[in-house]
Amino acid sequence: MAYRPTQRTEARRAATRERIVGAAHELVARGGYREAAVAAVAARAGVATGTVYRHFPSKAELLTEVFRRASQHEVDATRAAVEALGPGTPAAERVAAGAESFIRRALRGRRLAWALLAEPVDPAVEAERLAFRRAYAAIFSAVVADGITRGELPAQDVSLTAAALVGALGEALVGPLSPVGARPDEDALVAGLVAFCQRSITGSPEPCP
Amino acid sequence: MAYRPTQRTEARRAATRERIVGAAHELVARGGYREAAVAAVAARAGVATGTVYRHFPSKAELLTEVFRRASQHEVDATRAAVEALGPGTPAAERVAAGAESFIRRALRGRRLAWALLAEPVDPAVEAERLAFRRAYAAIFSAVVADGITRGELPAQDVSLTAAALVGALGEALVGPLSPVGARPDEDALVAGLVAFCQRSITGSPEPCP
DNA sequence: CCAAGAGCTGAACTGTGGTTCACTCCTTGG
DNA sequence: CCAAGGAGTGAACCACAGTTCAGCTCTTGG
Repeated sequence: MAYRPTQRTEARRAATRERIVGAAHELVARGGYREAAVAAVAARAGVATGTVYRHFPSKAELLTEVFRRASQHEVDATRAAVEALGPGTPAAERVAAGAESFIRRALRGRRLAWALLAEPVDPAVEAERLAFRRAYAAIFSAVVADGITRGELPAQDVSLTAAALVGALGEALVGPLSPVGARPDEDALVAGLVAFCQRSITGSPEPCP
Repeated sequence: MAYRPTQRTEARRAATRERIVGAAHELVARGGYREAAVAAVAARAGVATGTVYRHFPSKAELLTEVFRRASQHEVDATRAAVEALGPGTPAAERVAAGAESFIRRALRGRRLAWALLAEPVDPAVEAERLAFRRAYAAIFSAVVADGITRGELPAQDVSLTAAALVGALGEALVGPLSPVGARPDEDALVAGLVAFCQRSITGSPEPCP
């Protein structure tokens, strides 16, 4: 016997894998899944087509990982935006912060947001999308539940509210996100949607005294 | 010269076309777009594969028409549910009626609803889907605008509210609609979502006095 | 320096459907 | 009854990605 994988080669291997994922991510973020053909990903990563298959069993697995990472990143950012407010902050304000983060980030990276939210994807990735939405819903869910406990919000089906919020945000963005959509005023969009979200949880534009 | 298409042949031709559309509709409603391969559609319609192409320039066109008809049907039903209430009915109630119709119909024909709302489709059909959503939004939009005029609802960005409502309904149904989703209690779902919709437009569970 | 083994290469392969087209079958007007 | 022309047929075609694999290159331990 003679050759044994060592840290160095291992690292090199990991780096290649990373380049592949990165390349796929860039392509998706720039042109949607349409652009993320295996050959294109390989070319952009500077490897041969076959190499992709030394790191991923199939295209679906690769895209699933790309999707998972990107969505995780988004969810983390939104969660951070919510948690940046102290735990004593009213639920309505925390939801507003989450919604605003969601919207602004989506408008910043429109193509990626479209890919994450609405672009047709193959079933394997679609499953990941469900998880993505659930993760967002979980954030809102926690905040709303907390608000109810503290008596700030009226009783409601928490997970239903959360899911509906995610849907409302996503749908209201689909127009503005679509590649050819005219971009309306960002601040107005944020203001309008935040107001919607707040009404929908508090039951009033300003919390009922 | 000798042969001229006449009413009879014209009718026959239209009937064939109709059978093709109908077959495609059934396949989509039963198994999603996945099942609606051209060969399968043709077989179900009792014609040869090539015949499909004597009536539609491409599969995309066929599916677009199928989608358009189905969605039109759904939109009409919901609009009817809203308009069944007299014009004097409070906006909140009319929105509730629309939402309930939307939800109940979706749960009734789950596969079709999934196909209309969320299933990955090719770009041509996706465009039709946008129109479908806009049509729903238009219904809510009109009602909300009316409610504002009459002083029942607080000022708000009407089309934004409408889009958000459509998104909220769709998203809250995606879980329950997905082929493998556990079906929760229908009435509870309706009640919860209707409450959400009402809060989101009125700003309170019961209009603030 | 060499043998062994792992990673990499990229041209060739493959499987899946949408699409085509040469042909047959009907219908119509003369 | 016949010529003209459209409807219908379905097997063959084709395009396109994803996937494979025989050969090559590089790294490692002796």
